[in-house]
Amino acid sequence: MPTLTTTRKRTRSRRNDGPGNKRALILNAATKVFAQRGFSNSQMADVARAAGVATGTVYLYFRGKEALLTSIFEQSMTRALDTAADAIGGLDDPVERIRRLARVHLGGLGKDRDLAVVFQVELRHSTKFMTRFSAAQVRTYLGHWRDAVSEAQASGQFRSDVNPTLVAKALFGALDEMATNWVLSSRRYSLVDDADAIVDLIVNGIRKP
Amino acid sequence: MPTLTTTRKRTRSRRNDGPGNKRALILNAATKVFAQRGFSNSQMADVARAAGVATGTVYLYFRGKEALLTSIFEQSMTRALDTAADAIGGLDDPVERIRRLARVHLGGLGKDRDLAVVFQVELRHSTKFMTRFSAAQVRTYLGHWRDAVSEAQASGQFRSDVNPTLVAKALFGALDEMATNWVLSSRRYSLVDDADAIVDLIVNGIRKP
DNA sequence: AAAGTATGAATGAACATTCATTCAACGTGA
DNA sequence: TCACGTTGAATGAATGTTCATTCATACTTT
Repeated sequence: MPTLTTTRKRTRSRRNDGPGNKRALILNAATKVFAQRGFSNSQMADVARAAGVATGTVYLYFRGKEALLTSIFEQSMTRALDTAADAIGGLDDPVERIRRLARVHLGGLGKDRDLAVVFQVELRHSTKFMTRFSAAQVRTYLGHWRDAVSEAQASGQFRSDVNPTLVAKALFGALDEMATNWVLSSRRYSLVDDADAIVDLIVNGIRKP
Repeated sequence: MPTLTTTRKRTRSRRNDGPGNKRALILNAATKVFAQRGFSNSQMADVARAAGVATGTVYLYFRGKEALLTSIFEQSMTRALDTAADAIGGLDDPVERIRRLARVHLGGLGKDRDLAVVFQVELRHSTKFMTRFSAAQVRTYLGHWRDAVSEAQASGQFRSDVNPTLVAKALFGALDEMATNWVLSSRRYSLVDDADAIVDLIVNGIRKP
């Protein structure tokens, strides 16, 4: 029973809303949908609807459902790497660099809850994904921390009997836990504020001096 | 075309192979299958085959696929809580308690790779799951760390200007990261060995004294 | 009118779940 | 001890649903 089959609702404002604009539109919609319904409960139709396009259109920009997740990861990771590089740009003191990295890390996640949900939960879907997750880009990211630690050891600020990679992982792990807690919590506190606390904790320890 | 329909392969030794034995059998099989194929790529038929039972039999012991995952979590969590309670039983020194908790934590995961995969990766499937994940049992588990930290602050071993809950989360997060790295790594090093390193790091810090 | 985009109904494969049927183990009466 | 009846755990083929993906069609722009 087609009721007024030709009810054209779409009112494309001008010509193209920009080059490659629809791709970004869909990607944002996907982030929102995945964050809210969870990846496996999300249907391609949901993503399309949220983006205001037809189901088929999604396939004009992405190979499939998995590709959406992959693209969200890659795009965000690229941005994060840029932001991180910028943040530590002019800083000489390695400890200060670590602090900045931590702030940028939690700051970035704290800025966009949907993206944070996808990063902290949905992207950890499968071993396959996790393996890619810890590949190249994340390695580079972790490398920033490791390098700062190494340098602080070389300059005599940090003791040298700890493995810089282990420290980097510990820092990352602690911050990651903060992010996950924030994502799962219904309270709306400021995630960034945890950054300094964690860095202070690992730099100075808890033992009374 | 039933080819020798009545090829009875099963040789039921006795009536019951023990009480609730089949449940455990299926649960172990599920752990193995989920760890190897990933939860969403695993079919109930795979689990059944791995357990040496028919597909339908799984449903005599578990409500469905999700229930398998839930049960793995609950069973293991209960065990972990017992083990943790035992481990810190007679210990007075809170720092020593923390060290023991860390060892038991990584020791337990390092003992069973399949279970570790399920815990570090498969259980983090969805926000829904993650929320349950951080409910009651995990809260209790984290509480052990928090209590030890509080006590160490009360006794003057730890400085008091850090939030014990934050320290507990940081410790957990750092150890969790170690566990995840171990799970994703193809190298077969000893996971427990990371425990002392992490505890030392957070207790003493990295800053040169 | 041709090229470029977008549409969304139709397709079909994948897979969790069900349930009619089987049969080994036991109980019972002789 | 044996024949017979009863039980319910176990089976696995069949079912039905749920989507990801496709593609014939339609619209827009140049």
